[in-house]
Amino acid sequence: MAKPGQPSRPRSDHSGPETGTRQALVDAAIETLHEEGFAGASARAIARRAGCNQALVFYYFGSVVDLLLAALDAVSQARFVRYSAAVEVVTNPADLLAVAVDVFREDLDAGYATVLVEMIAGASSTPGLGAEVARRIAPWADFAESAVSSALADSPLRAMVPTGEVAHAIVALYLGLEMLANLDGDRGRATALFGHLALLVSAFEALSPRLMQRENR
Amino acid sequence: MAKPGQPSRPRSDHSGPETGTRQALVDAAIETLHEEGFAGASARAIARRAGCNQALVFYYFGSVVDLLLAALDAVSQARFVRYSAAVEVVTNPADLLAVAVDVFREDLDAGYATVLVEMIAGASSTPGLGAEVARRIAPWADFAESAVSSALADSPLRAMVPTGEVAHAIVALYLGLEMLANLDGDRGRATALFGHLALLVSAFEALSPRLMQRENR
DNA sequence: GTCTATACTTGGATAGAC
DNA sequence: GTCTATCCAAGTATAGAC
Repeated sequence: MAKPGQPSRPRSDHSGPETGTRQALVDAAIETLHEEGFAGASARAIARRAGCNQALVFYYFGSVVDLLLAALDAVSQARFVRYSAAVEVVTNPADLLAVAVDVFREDLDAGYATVLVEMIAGASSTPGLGAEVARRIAPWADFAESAVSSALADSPLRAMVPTGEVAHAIVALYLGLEMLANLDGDRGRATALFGHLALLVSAFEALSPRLMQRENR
Repeated sequence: MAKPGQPSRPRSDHSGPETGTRQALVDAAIETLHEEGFAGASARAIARRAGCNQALVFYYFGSVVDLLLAALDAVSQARFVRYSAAVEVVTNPADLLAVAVDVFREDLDAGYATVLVEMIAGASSTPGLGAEVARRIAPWADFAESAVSSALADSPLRAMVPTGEVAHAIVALYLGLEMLANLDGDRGRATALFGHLALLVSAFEALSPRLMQRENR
């Protein structure tokens, strides 16, 4: 499955931020997906942003879609690290919402969420791309599910919440909010929602013991 | 604002389904956005599906994006009619969820939801397209808001729900669920959620009188 | 590793025959 | 109104100089 076009690159044996051309192309791909969308993410457009020649896209990645998938990988890995650290301290739904709004705003501003959206939406234009994208999206849903599970661990809500479906809905909401925020340029609309959601959850939690009585009867 | 390329067309003075080439192109555009995405929706690809010549795209619509916007208009209008009829009989949240799942499944199967998603995601590739798409999405949020309002009219939930933000979230969830459904080809995951949402709403409604007491204190 | 040059393909758009 | 023919721009990808 390893493309022959893959050159013997240095690939960062230190742990600092990568500065090579390969990384510049990945960064430029993220930026281009954010700024011009999947349809505008050509080898030329990306290379222009990376400040290098168009041919290097093919030298390093073999094809444009493979570069875009590498960008998706980079975003997934980077955000997974960030999410894991943020969620580690969370033990209840209210805290989870609080960190979610921070992290989500970062994803919006940096264009990370756009990368997901554009790759999913663009997947149908290229045979086989859908499966590749799906494989890379799956960890996000898994992460959301475990975050929900652990946040509800001590909550009576836990028994009545299907964590898998909630996680699926969270990912969907994440994608949808990003789309709308990117369309009208208003990040506030998206993040304001979290505040009301927090109210709702805490209100629900306060009442849930009585609710449990009813549900378990 | 009227494009000069607009021919003097018959434009259906009867009320049956349109059968002309213009309508065939709109239908083909919807289908192409569904099947191949925004990036794959070229004049040639659409014309092939419509069974006519590529030049007719420009004869009727002036440009490809204008055809795609016409497709978005067609979907919006058609679904608005359908939604209005469906929601007319709804007076409570549970009923609203019940009709929502039916209508949403139609949108998924017919590719109507994909048209929204692809146009929003593709908007960033063409200057000015974002504003045009946003104008055409707004009615959906307005509709969702009025549906939520009327469904909650007799409910004690009404006072504590910010209908505008809920509507925004519903549209976002709609878009996100469509993306995921289209990616993994599993409509069930999306619609199963509605069942649990219905449970949650009814449970919350049953308890809301007591909740109102707390909130209003 | 990076560039130039180039071959090839696809797509947007127009002109003009019918 | 529909088609053929065509032009031009942009994109993917490769070869080869440096």
